[in-house]
Amino acid sequence: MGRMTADESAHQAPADVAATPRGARTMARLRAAALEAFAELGWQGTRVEDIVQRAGVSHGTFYTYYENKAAVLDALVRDSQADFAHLASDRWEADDVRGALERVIGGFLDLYARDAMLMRTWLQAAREEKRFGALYREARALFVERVASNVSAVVTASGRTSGPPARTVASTLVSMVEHFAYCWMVLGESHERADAIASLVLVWGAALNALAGFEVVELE
Amino acid sequence: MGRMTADESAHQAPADVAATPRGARTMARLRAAALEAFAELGWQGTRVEDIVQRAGVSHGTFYTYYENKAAVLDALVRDSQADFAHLASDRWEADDVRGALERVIGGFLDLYARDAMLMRTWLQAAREEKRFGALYREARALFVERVASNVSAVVTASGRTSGPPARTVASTLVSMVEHFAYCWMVLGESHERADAIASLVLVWGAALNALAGFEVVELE
Amino acid sequence: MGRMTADESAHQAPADVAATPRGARTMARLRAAALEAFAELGWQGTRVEDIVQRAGVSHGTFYTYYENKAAVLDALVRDSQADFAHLASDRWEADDVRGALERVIGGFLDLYARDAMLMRTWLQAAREEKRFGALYREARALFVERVASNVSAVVTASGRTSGPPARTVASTLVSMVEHFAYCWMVLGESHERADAIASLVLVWGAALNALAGFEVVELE
Amino acid sequence: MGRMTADESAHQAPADVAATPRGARTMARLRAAALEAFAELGWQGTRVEDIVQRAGVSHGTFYTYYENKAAVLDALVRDSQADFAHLASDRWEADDVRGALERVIGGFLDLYARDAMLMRTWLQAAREEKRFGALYREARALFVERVASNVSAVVTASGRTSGPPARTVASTLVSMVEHFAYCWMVLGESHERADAIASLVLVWGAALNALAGFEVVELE
DNA sequence: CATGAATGAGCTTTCATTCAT
DNA sequence: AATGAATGAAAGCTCATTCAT
Repeated sequence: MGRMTADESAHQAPADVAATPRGARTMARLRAAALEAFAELGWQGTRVEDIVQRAGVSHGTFYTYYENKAAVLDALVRDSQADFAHLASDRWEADDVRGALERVIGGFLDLYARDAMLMRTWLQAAREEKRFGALYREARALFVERVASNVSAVVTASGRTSGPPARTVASTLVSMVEHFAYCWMVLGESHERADAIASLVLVWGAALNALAGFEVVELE
Repeated sequence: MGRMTADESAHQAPADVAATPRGARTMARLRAAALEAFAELGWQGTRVEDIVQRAGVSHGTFYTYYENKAAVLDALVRDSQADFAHLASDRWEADDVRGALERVIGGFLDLYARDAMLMRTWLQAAREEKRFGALYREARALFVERVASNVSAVVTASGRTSGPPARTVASTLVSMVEHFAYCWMVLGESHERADAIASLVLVWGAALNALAGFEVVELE
Repeated sequence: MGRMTADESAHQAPADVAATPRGARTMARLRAAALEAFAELGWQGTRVEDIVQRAGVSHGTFYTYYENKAAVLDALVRDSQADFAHLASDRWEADDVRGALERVIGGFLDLYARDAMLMRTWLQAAREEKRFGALYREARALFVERVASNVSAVVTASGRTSGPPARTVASTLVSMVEHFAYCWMVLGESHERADAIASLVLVWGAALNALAGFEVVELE
Repeated sequence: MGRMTADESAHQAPADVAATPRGARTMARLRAAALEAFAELGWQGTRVEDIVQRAGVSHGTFYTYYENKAAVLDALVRDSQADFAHLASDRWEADDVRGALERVIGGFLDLYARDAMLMRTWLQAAREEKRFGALYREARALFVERVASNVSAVVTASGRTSGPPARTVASTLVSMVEHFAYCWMVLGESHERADAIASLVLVWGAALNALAGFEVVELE
C-alpha cells in the first residue's frame, strides 16, 4: 500500500555509507535488530540502545546508517508496503471474481502474518509521529481506491445504479480485512486461517452480489 | 463495551477527595481539561502540566485526584464505554433484523462521533500501555461475542449448519464498523453519514442473508 | 554599555518561578554558582552539571529557572552592563574635560576589575553565540557613539573642522581602554592602576588636544 | 608577533608524510580547506568532517597530516604571525617618527585585513584553548615590548623622565590598534581606511608628543 | 485541599579519534 | 598514502512524581 513521498524518504542515510560490503552487513544487522527490538519492546519502548545491543555494534554506529529510530522503521515499512501494493493493483476479472477475492484477501492475510510485528510497530508509531500517520493514510487510500474501482466495475457491469457510493463500500470492506487482521495477528484474537478467509470472502462476496443484484460471486 | 476489572480500577483517587463540592468541582475540571489536552496534544504529547494548566490548578493538585494521566483517561473511557455496552446488549428480533442492524450500527457511529477524540486517545494509549490494551481487547471481545450470538441465532433459525463460525464472522463485521468509524472520524476520511450507514447495513445484511441462505434482511 | 532587546531577553525564566522566597533563594544561588563556574571553567568548559553542583541543587532544578546556561549568563551580563551604561552617559563639561576623562576611564577600569571574570565569560561566549556577539556589538556601539558625541563637542568648540571623523577617533579610543582592560585584568598583563589611568588619560587628553589644536586637557 | 615554543610545535605531522609531491598537495589542500571552514563556520563550529569535505579527502587522511584541528590552525597562525613580527621589529628613526608610525600602523592594518578570518578564528580558539591563549599573549608581549622600547627611546631623547612607564603606554597603544582592527575587520564596524590610519597616527603621535614634551611627531 | 519547588533517572545525538583494509 | 566504518564518552534537556509549606 502506498509509496514514500520525497519528503518522507528524505531522512534516509546517505547512499554511500553502505558502499562497502562491511557497511552493507552492518546496515542489515541494524535493520534486523531494529525489527527484533520493535517486536519485543514496542515502538515507544525501543531505544536506540536496544537496537545497537541486538546488532552488536556501538551506539555511534547506528547514527552512521540511520538518522534515528524512525528512519529504520521507515525503511522497514517501505519494503513491506511495496509487497502490499502489488495485491492492491490486481484487477478482478469478471469471470472469476471469487478467485480474485480469495487472492487479494488471502494474500493480504499472508503478508500481514509475515509482517505482523512490523505492522504493530508501524501503527504504534503512526499514532504519534505525523510521518507514519500520513504514510498510513496514504497507503490505505491507495487500497481503498483500487477496491472501489473494482467494485465499481462489478456494479456497472450489472447495470445497477442505485446504492451507496463504491468508495464508501470499499472503505468498509478494506477496514474489515485490515482491522480483522490486526485483531487476529497483533492482538491475538483466536481464529483459523480457513475460517478467516471463508468469512471475509463470504462477506465481500455477499456484499458484491447485493450491490450487483445477482450472483456475481458464487458463495456455495 | 467492557467494564473495569478490579485491578484496573484500583488506582482511583481516594473516594473522599471529591466528597466536598469544591473537590468535586476541581475533579470535574481536571477531567474536562484532560479530555481537551488529549484531543489537542494526543496521548503521548500530553503532559500532566498540560492538563493542570487547562484546569487552572497547580501541578500538585492533579495528584490529589488522579494517580497519573492514565487514571484520568481510564475514568473517561469507562464512562464512554458504558454507553457502547448498551448497544451490544440488544437482541436482534427475528422479524426486524434490518431495524436491529440499523440501530446498532447507527448508534455505534453516533457514539463514536461524540467521543471520537476520546477513542483516538484511548487507542493511542492502547498501543503502548498494557492496561488500555487489555481494556480494548475486553471491550471488543464483549461486542464480538454479542454479535456472534445474534448471528448464530439467525443462522440456526434458518436451519443452515455449514459455513464459517459465527464468532469469526462476527469478528470481521465488528472490525469493519469499528475501523471504518476510526478512519472516518479520527483519521478524517471523507464520508456521508447516510452512505456510511447504507454501506454498513448492506454488507452486514448481505452477509447474514448469505449465511442464512435466504433473505433474512431486506436489502431493497 | 547597552541594554537587552526584547529578543535577547526572551529566554528569561518565567517571572513567577521565583515568586516564593525559596524560589528567589534558589535562583540567586544558581546565579552565583554560574558565575563561579564560568570563572573557573570558562564558558565552553562549564556544563549545567558544574553549575548545579556548586549551587547544591539537582540538575532538573536548573531548568526551572533558566532555559540553559546562556540564559544565566545573559542575566548576569545584563546587570553588569547596566552599570557600564551609566559611565557612558556622562557629558564632559568643557571646563573640566580632564576630570571627565578620569571619571570615565577610572570608572570603567573599576567596573571591569569587579566583573573581570564575567567579562571574560561574556567575550568567550560572544565568539561563538550570535546572541552574545550581537549584545557585545550593541554595547560597544553605544559607548562609541557617546564618546564620539563628546569628542565632537570638544572639537566643535575649538573651531577646528578638519581631521578624522569623531566616530573613528572615538572607536580607537574606546578600543584602547577596553582591550587594555581585558589584557590587564583578564589575560593577566601586569600594570599598576595609577600608571594605567595616567597612560590612558594621557593618550586621550593628548588626542583631544591635538584635535582641538590647543590645550583642552591639561596634561602636566 | 611571536614564535612557537618547542612544546607548541611538538604536534606537527611527521615530516615525511608531506615529502612526496602527492602528500604535499594533500596537506596544502587540507590547510586551505581548514581556513575556508574556519571562516565559514568559526572555530567551534568547524568539525574535522567539514575540513575533509572541503579538501575532498577522506576522514582518516586528515589525521595523517595533522593531529587535530588545533594543529592546522597552529600552522596557519604561525605563518601569519611571522609577517606581523616583521612590523614589530622596525626601529623608529628619530628624524621620521611619523613615517615609522604610518608604516607600522598601516602595515598592521593591511596584514589584519588579509588575515581577518584567521585572526577571528585564532581569537576564538584563544578563548578556550590554553595553547592559543598562550600564543596570543606571547605574540602580544613581543609587540608591546618593541613598541615600549621605541617609545622609551623617544622619551629618553627628549630628556623627560616623569610620566607613566613606557611599557604601560605601549600596552595601551597596541591595544588600541589591535582591538580597533578587530572591531573594524572582524566585527564589521564601518570605517574608511584613510580615516582609520589618520585617527590612529594622530593618537599615537599626540601621545608621543605629550610624553616627549615637544613635537616629535608632526601632526599638521 | 492546594501549592509549586525540587528531584533525578533516562534518552538522544554528536564527533574526535582509531584502525583494519 | 588513503579510506571510511566503528567507537564510546559526553552533555543537554524533559517530565513524572514527591513533599514541605
